Parts: sequence; C-alpha cells; structure tokens
Amino acid sequence: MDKRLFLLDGMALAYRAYFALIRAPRMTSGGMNTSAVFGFANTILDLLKKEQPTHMAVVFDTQAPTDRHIGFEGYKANRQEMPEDLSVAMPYIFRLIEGFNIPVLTSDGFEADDIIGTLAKKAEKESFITYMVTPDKDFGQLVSDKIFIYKPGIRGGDVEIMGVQEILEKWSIDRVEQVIDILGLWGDAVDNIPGIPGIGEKTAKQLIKTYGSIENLIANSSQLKGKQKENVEAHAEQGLLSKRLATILLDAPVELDIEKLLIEEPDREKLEQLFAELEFRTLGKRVFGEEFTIAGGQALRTQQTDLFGNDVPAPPGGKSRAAGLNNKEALAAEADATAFAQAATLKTIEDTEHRYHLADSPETRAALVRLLEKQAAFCFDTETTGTDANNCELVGLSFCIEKGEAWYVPIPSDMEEAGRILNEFKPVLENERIRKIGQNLKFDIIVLRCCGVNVAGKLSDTMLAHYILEPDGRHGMDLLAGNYLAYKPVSITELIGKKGKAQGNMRDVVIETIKDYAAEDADITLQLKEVFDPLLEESGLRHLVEDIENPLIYVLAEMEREGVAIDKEGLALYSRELENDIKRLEESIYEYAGVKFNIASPRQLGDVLFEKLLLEPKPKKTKTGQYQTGEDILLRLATKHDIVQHILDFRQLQKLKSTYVDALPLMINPRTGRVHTSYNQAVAATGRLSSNNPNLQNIPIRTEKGREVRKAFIPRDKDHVLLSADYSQIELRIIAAISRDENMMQAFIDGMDIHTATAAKVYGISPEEVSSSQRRNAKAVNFGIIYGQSAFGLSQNLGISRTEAKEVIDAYFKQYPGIRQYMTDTVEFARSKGYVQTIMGRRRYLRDINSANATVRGFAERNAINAPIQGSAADMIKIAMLNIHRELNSSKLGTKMILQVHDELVFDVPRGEEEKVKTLVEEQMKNAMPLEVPVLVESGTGSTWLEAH
DNA sequence: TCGCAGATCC
DNA sequence: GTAGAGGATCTGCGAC
Repeated sequence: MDKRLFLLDGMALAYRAYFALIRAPRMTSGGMNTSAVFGFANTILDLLKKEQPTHMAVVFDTQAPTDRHIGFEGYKANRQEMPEDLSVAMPYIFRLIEGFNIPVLTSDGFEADDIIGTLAKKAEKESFITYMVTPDKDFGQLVSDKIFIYKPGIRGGDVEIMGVQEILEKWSIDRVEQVIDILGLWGDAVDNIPGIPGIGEKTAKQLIKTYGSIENLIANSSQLKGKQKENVEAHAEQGLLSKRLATILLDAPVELDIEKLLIEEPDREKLEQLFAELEFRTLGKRVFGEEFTIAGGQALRTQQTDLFGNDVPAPPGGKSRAAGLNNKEALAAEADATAFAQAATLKTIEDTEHRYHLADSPETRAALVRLLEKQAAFCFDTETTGTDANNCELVGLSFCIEKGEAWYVPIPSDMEEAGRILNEFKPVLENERIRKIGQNLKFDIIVLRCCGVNVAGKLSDTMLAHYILEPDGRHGMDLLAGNYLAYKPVSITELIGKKGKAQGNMRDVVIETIKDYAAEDADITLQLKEVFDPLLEESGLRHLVEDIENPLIYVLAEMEREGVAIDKEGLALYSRELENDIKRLEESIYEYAGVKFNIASPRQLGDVLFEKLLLEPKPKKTKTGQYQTGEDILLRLATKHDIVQHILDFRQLQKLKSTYVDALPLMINPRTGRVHTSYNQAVAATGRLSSNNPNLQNIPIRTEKGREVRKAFIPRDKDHVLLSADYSQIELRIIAAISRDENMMQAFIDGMDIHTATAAKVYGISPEEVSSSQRRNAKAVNFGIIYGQSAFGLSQNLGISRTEAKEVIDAYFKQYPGIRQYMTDTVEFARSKGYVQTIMGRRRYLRDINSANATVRGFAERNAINAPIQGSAADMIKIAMLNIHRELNSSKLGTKMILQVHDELVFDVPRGEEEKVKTLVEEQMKNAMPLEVPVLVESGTGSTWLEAH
C-alpha cells in the first residue's frame, strides 16, 4: 500500500478558516467565535475521510520572532496582531488536533513551510507520496507532489487537488524559478514582510516579472526612473532579505522519524468533550456516527473580551448571531448555520410533556372561550392555506395560556359554519383588555380581519421582540425555538411537503396532525415571549417594542388590507407603447453591433461591446470574470459609440416594463381589485420597513419614462384624492440635531436649501453665487457623509479627481466640525460598547467594529455612522404613523393611510377632507419626534401618486 | 433552483 | 495597501 504523508500548515489553515468565515454569521458558543475551530475540524475530517492518508502531521510556525523572522524590525512592527477571536480559538484548535491524535510539529526558528519542505524532501527518499495542505495564497506547495487547496466553507472545505503544473497555469507563471522570484517580492504578499516604501505589491510583482528576478531588477535599476529608481536602489538590501525570508528551505535542521507520523484512531473521549463544549453537534455525528449527542457535555462559558481585555457586551441573550454584513453571502451562510443548528440534537415534540387538545365541538370551544376570557394575555396562531394574508383561507386557530398546554380549533371551509365558530371567539379576540401574543401577528390579524374578526388589545410579537434584540439576525420561529428553547418544532414540510409546485395544502392535512403542529406553535411562541421579556427589560429596549413596534402592527395590517388602486388600463396602454420603443431600440442596436444577441444578457452584451466593438482598451471585469456593463460604466462610454445610449435606453425600458408596467396588474387581488403590498417590519437592520409582493417602495420617479408608472397609482374612486406627505431632508436634519453642529443647525433654522447652504460654505461664497455644479457637489457630499463615504467614493460619484474630492471634503469638515466630531464619537462609542443606537434607543450591534481586517472593520464603521441616522428617521416616521392612525380613527375621518416609502406617507382621502387631513398629517409628522432643528414636511394632493408627490 | 448582475427606490 | 456609500426588492440570465 502507498505511504501517503499529509503535512498541514497549521497557522495558515487556521487563519484561512477564520478569515473565510469572518463574513459569515458567527458560530458562537458561550460568546466565543467557534467558526475557525469548525473550519479547521472540517479540513482534518475531509482529509481523513476522502484522501486515506497513512501519515499526517500539523506544522505550526513558532509565533515568537526567530532567526527567520528576526533582525527585521519592520517584520515585528508590520506583522498583524492575531485577531482576538482567533487567538481565543487557538487553544481549541490544538485540543482538536490532539483529539484526532495527530502529531504537532513546531517550526522552532523556521517557517512552517521550511519544515514541510524539508520533510517532504526527506519523505520522498523513503518513497512516500507527500501532500501539502495549505490555503491557496501560499506558494509553498511547490515542494510537494500534490497540492491541496483548501477553501473553508461553513459546511467544511472543498478540497481541490492540483498538480504543480496546474498551479503554474492557474497563476499564469512560466517556470518554477519564476515563482520563487515572485516569492521574494517586496510588499506584504508573503506573511507581511514589509516592502519598500513607495513600491506596492502589484508594482513589485510586475517589475520582478519584467526583469526576471529581484537580483536582475536591482542590477538594472539604472533603467528605472524617478521615485521608482530611488526606492529600488535605496532599499535593495531589504528586497533581497525579503526574498531570502520567503524562500522555502529544503534543508532545515529537522530530526524526525516520519514513520512516527502514522495515523492513529482519534481519542474519542477528548473529542467528545471538545465537541460538547463547542456545541458541534453535526460535526460530532460526522466523526462518531448518528448516535452522537452532546447532551452529557457541558457548554462552554467564556466572557468575550476586546483587544484591551475589556469585556465586550454580548447582545442580550444573543446565542448566535449574524455578522454586521447584510449581504447575500452572509444570508446564505446564515441559512447554512441555521441548518447546522437545526440538525443538532434538539428536543422535539416527542421528548416533551405537553397537553395539546382539540376543541372541535361547541362544548369544548365554549369551555376554551371561558378559560381565555379570564386571562390577562394569551398566545394565538392561525393556520391558513397560504402565506398571502389577503388571499388565503383560515383553516384553524390555536391558543395557549401556559407552557405545555394548548388548544387547536379547526375552522371548516363552509363559510357559514366558519363564521359561527369565529363568532364564538370574537369576545376574546376582540377584547381590548386581553393582550395577544404571537409570532408575526400582522399576518394573523389580517387573516382574521378578512374573516370579519377585528383583533384588539395590546400585542406582543415574538418576531419583533427578537428583531429589536438582534436586528441583524433572522427571526423565524423554528430558528428562535432552536436557539432559545433548544427545541425543534414539527416542520411544516412534514405536513405539506417541500416548497414548490408539489407543495400541498393545510386543508388536506388530517386534523390530528395539524393539532400538534398548530398547538405546538402557540406553545413555543408563548415560551419565547417569556424568554424575550426579561431580555428586553434588561437591555432597556422594552419601550421600543411596547410603544412602537407592537402597536405599529395594527397600522401596517390596516394599510396592507386597504391596498391601493391601480389604473390597469393605463398600464396596459403604456406597456404597448414601451413594447414598440423596445423593438425599435433592439433593431438599431443589432444594426450598430452587426450581430443579433441577447441585449438583456450582461455577458453577451459585454462581449459585443468590448470584444467586437472594442469600446475600451482595458475594460473592467466583475469578480466572475465577465465584463462590467453597469449603468455607470456605460455612461462613460456613451460618447464613444451611439450604440451605448441605445443600450441604456433599452435597459431602462425593459426594466420598467417587466418589473412595473407588466407586473403590477398581475398583483391585483381579484377579491378587492386592489394591490396589497406586504410590509416587513423585521428585515432592515436599521429599523426601516421594507415592502414586497409587490415592492411599492421602489416605484420609479427619477426619469420621465419611469414617472409614468406613478400615474397608475390612483385614488379608490373619483370622490377621493391621493395625498402624499414627505419629510424634507430628514436624515440631514437628524445628523445636524444629533451632532449639534452649529453651522448645519443654523442653516436649517434659517430655512435654507441645505445643499446650497453647504456649497456656499464649502466654496466660501454667498448662497446666491452658488452654481448648479457646486450645489451638486455639495449635495453629493451631504449624502456621502450619511453613508460614511471616502474621498475615493466621492470622486467616482462626481467624476472629479481624488484631490479635488478631498479638498471638498476637507472644506466640508472645516465648515461643519460637529459632523466630523459626531463621526469619530459614534465609531468610538461603537468600539467601546459594541453597538450604536438611534435617538429612540434602537440598537444595532457591530461586532466587527474592532476587527483586525481593515475592510471588515471599515464596513462596521460606516454602519456605525449610518445606522443611528437612518434608524432615527425610521423611528420618527413610525411614531408619526402611529399618531396619525390614532388621530384619523378618533376624528372619524374617512381617510386611509395606504403607503409608506421611508420618508413619505400616502393617503387615500375623501374629497372635502383634504385640508383637514393635510394639516393633521403635517402636524403629526413634524411633531412625532421633535428635534433641535425644524422638521419640515411637504405635502400635496392629486388624482395620481405622481401629481400628489 | 440559485447566484450574479443590474435595475429601481429612499 | 486594503476597498471604495447606508438600507432594501425584483428580474432575467445562465450554470447546475
């Protein structure tokens, strides 16, 4: 049998596992980030299972500066501190390796690569096949026969085996020697060896490639000019040292009998204990088989500290939590993590004592109602035939008043019978005295409203409670049950099948099965409420759910149920018009291009523009390697070829037609004849609402053709008009108020146009003298400030030079010193507290704020600056909505609030009420959350949304 | 079915 | 030197 030796570069793999997972939600146990340990464990497991090694060792760099590192002051200075999370994880990684019974070698004065290189050479003589396992950024693999490129993922790594030849091809390198030369490059490509001041990594690589080697480059430095020449000559010695340090040794003094690295059985006891501490349930199962459970183990409890040893506050009750990044990658990874958590050994309905009753007779129902009537609060849930609250059928109701006991009330499809049963429950559901507890109550409230039941009383929504506690996380019931109750509810897919065409219907499930599922939901929700209440109290967040989020459920439910009228015929007409325009554009584009292709395919379009028409010598590519054809890129090309403008127009019209003009009429509810969007109250981490099915918060307005769509939003009939009221510059007013910057506050107090005022200050001229381009620049800075934009971003945005952008920004901060102070203060606050907050105290946790990774940290810093501003604006309009809703109801006006678009509210107003409502709305919006600067609201009415806005 | 790119909004 | 504006949703393409 072959002797197969696997040598793992321990530190590199640990770092790689850590950084690869850094963007993913943190897998935590007792506050410790366990993702690096998890990634490492998966590497070992993958190798053991898939590659059948016979011998194995993990090699670690000696962390203390040594011969190979020493004598190089800059090395120490530049070497990044090991991230706190990772250094906490390292002891666990060592225990893991020990548990697997794999020998650990330390490099003792050398790089791990040197030891591996030397061993590989030695092993070759003893007829081993040697494999080096290291992440792809390291070049050290070149000394082994095969190379593993390990890409950690949350479910373990994809291990890819490449031969040396393939590596050379992959990196477009010609010869092995050349790789060695590149290894000796200047810059921080190799383990942060400091480079030559003034010559970057890329430039250095290029230069070395051109000259063949560093030695050649130095010898020919006279061919260079200017600063480059100076730098190369002045720091030649350092460059050579870099090369020497980065060159892999094959003759390190390592005494070792390779046969001793023979693989042994893992130490079951040690691994079990470790997996129990870290709550690695699925991993445990992979190692020890399905029967593995961590029930006997003790969960880890360590207090998280920051770099200075101070305690970092964990979010209230936060057991696991998403990182600050809210992008698709994070969400996808989070889904994985959720699956990971769910697959673990959680209690289920089988393991718990419960009394779930069926209340399906007049007597049992009456008894239930009598019981509910006596309660100060109860938890309830509805079962329906679908997820569209405005377009589904009620199948049953479940109730719970105490942990472990719940009732299920089936509702038959016969309307009359259903009505009778619901009437029995009206006295409790409509009872204002009784608090209602639920998960996503807005859905239940709308469903019941459609059945003629008007739910009343205070609300406690567990989804919103968790949203307030952990705004970046997800808030599904199954997830919450798993994380907070260590419980796995009956899965909906067990009842009605997987999502998709084949998915069944709640109506078809036998009542006994629904009973368990539904009663359990109510039971779990009640238990969650009991967990969240003290957490909200402790962290001082109770008022947010109690005074804002929970009451807002009623407002949103009513808005959603109300819906908005759409001019279907108008849209149909416009669709035909667009169709013609698009056809014409298509033809002309084909003519310009000389070829027919799919213009809607960015890939095909890129090929035509940059490979056929060659519009750009060095076109930008996306990370997947196709040409970028985004609007900003095309706009810059517009002068080069007429085809570009046509493409831009084509894109715009295509988008308009498919997303709005053709899609909206299909969303009209057949029952009401109106479009009912759905507001999600728990997705945007800053506190904003979002809208979907359809999204009515992104109806076009910027361009003339787009605006046409707004004409299709109309009052319910000719006796009504639309009223639109929006906050003027609300985010800038908020930043002015919370930063208390005198100049900006004064500009608002004086009622000036803020962008003109800013331009006047920045350019040191009077407001009258401000040109339109100066105002545009000022406006861009004002917005950039809100988002934490850099000089680079501003220059890109405005098409000006970086120097110019920097000047504008510097002048800006000189005029508004309070704003700069706010920015540094907020970031500082986030650093010490771990979160930022809005005026109303809504929090956003920023775990990455102290990250050693500049990119990740930068993201957290921009979030720190933006979240309080965007979030305060969200708080303000939510309060306004609550107050307006209350006032409209109490004053018996016929006006309905129908839309919210972040800083705008739209109402359907009976003719004759316009003036009254306008005053009411403006007053309530202005006074919702008084600031120390004036809050301005602009409103208008019209027979379409466009006119009103 | 899913990720990506590109579009829309505030 | 890094990457390069915060928050969303929807659509079509193209790989799987």
